[in-house]
Amino acid sequence: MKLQDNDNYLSQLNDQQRDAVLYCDGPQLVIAGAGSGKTRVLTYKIVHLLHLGYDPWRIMALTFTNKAAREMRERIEALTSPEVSSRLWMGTFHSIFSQLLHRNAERIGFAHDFTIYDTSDSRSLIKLIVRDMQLDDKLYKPANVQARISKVKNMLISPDDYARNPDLIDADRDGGMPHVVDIYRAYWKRCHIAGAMDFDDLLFYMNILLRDHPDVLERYQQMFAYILVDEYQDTNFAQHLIVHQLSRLHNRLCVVGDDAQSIYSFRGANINNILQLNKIYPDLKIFKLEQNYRSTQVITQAANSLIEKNEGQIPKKLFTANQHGDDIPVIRCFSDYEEAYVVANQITRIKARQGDSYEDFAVLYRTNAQSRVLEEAFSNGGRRDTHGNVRDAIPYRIYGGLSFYQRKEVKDAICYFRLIVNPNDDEALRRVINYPARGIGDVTVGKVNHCAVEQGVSMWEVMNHPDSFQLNVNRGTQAKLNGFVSMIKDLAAMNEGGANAREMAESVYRKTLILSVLMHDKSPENISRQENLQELLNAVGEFVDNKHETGDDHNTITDFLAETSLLTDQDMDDPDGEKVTLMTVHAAKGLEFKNVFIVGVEEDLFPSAMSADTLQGIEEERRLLYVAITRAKQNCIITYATSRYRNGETKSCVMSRFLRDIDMQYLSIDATREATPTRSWQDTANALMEQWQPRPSSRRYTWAGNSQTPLSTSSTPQHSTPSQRAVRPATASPAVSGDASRFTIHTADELAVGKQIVHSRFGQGTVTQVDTSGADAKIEVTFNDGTARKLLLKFAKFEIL
DNA sequence: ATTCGTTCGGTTTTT
DNA sequence: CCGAACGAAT
Repeated sequence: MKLQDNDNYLSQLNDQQRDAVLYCDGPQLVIAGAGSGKTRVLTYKIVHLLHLGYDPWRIMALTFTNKAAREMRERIEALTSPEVSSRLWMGTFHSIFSQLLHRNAERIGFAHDFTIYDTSDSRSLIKLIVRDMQLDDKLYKPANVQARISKVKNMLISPDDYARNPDLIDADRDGGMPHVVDIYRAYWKRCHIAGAMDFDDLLFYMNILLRDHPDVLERYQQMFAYILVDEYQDTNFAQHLIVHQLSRLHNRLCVVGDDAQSIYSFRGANINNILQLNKIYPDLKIFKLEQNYRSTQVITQAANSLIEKNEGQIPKKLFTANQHGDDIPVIRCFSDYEEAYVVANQITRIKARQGDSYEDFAVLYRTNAQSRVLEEAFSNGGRRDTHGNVRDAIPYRIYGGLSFYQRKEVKDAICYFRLIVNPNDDEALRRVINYPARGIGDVTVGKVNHCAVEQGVSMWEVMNHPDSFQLNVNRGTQAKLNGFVSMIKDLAAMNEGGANAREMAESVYRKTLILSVLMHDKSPENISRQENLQELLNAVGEFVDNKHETGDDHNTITDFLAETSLLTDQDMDDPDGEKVTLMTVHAAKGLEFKNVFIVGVEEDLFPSAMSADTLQGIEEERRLLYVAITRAKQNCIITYATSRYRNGETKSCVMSRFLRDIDMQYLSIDATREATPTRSWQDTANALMEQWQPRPSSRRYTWAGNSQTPLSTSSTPQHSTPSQRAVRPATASPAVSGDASRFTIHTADELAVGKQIVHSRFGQGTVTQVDTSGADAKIEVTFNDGTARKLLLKFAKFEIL
């Protein structure tokens, strides 16, 4: 195992961190306060394990977000080598378990090409079931039922268990929804028939796999010699149990977390998983990291004083040796509208004062809906002159909201991909069977569905064997169905024939006409859809290129789906930085910014009205604010408005109770609003004018990360709202920082044995062979980490020294 | 079957 | 205010 700095990595840790890294003899809990170097400990610990001789593929490191996993992998790569870091089992719970389940699918009665239902797929299936069962969907609201099913799944309760559980049954009956159990059972069955798993199933079936197949359990227990888990306070029971099962043979477990940052109980996270870990592991060693390296004293102390108001925390006192810092301004605004302009103005001002870049700013809010006004203010640069003309817009980037893969046209294309991989995927089928319109309407689809339910098969099965199932449709309709079936079959045959993902995607576009139907209409939203489909194609292409370049032949559309279906919006790389980040507090967990605005700190919003009636609810909201404050390195600015436009009407609001929980000495409540009096007056006047006139269209044509409003098109009606902007999908390669344009494609005659190159991923190396014999010229390179690789010249991007 | 207009209901956070 | 969902019209 080759490490760059040998033992040097240990010198970059403080005593507590080093202790936590060095202890590798048994189960370990690291309570890591905000900003205390949690990720650093995990990263260095893995490096340390590698140094001790652990094989990378025997280390499992679980995170909650793809982003966290990716960042950790990059850091480890820098300290070791791509060769080593790429072999670690590192990823989100869902993605790691998805991989393991795909390998063992047949053991739990699934085809190995099972597909994954996202939240909207499973909701639409539940809705369908509710209707099929002739239940009232006003009563059995799909979202509610879904949440309930999700909750019990995370407690590992199957439909049979549910039926046997008097508490659940009674609760449903008392709640007037006695049929939840039946919906759950039907849902369960139909997912199974469709060969599909939802997010919760990935955890559930992983448990089933380990529970019912001792040989599999033993194999993985043997294989995973060390298991590390990040953000353990946010694990639910299903995750907790898997971790325990896998780790209990070697007992080499390191979990890192902070009970004060547990903010996902609505998703089944159970704080007791971390608080009572010592009950399961009597020899658990506890390490505390209490020194904050991120924030000023003011921010750290203010956060401490807030979280103290919660009961039942693990006692710890976060301290920092950082500078004292400025007080936290608490700015009262008249309206949400004014609040947005105040934030925009403050950003401009602080940026000028501190010489910051826009990347140094984040605006955090409780709900996604709050982003709209902010976007509008940012597009206007936070200022208007007397004529209302737009001045210097503030570039921003929104995380959350609609992700790229959720956009209608993109999801349609993806559903074709899914159908090719797994034609039994009923949700994908229902979605695209008549898109583009091919004369297969609701009535026909309803018949196919009905027949499928009766026979206990997938809709595809019914359509594929029309003779075995009497479908009461006329000849014309039957012909249309047959046409669809054979189209999918042709594509599937191509996939099985080994076509790569790009070839498949191109064929899908061509055969299904999804792109060409958008050509007829030149409306802006249609153009935007075309762009998005093109963007998806690019993403697929990059995926294939990357695979090619690294000599990995898993480049089919099946592989593409497996790797992307668990990606979210947060995982998108933004090509051009220099933007203010707008996101929910939840999405900000684990991140840090020099300057953080927390907006809408009002009763009924933060804390949310939904959580206000229970103590646990309030405490979770308080932790959420704690998370928000501790994201800030230097400046934290809190705003609230006394009136807010919500659900179509203006409501008056009051300051959040949480502001009273923060020690006054760290706040400057009377912070005056920025801007000159005239500006301020002007902003207010503008705000008032807005109430009179129809609002200036907040719908702006923006896409692919371009948040500036193109003035030339502002007269045409636009239908894509700002928060729906497409985002460029992440490239599969962990991009090397710095100037990517240095890395380009080269031809064989530029190269010779002995030449030095720098590869965009693998770093520097020496060419050991140039092979132009085949159709595609290849070179062989020995990189400085000792690994030798073959690179295809038509794909590999590097610089010749 | 598709499209367009109207009404109605709802509102947290996300892998 | 926004989207879903339903009903009526080519």
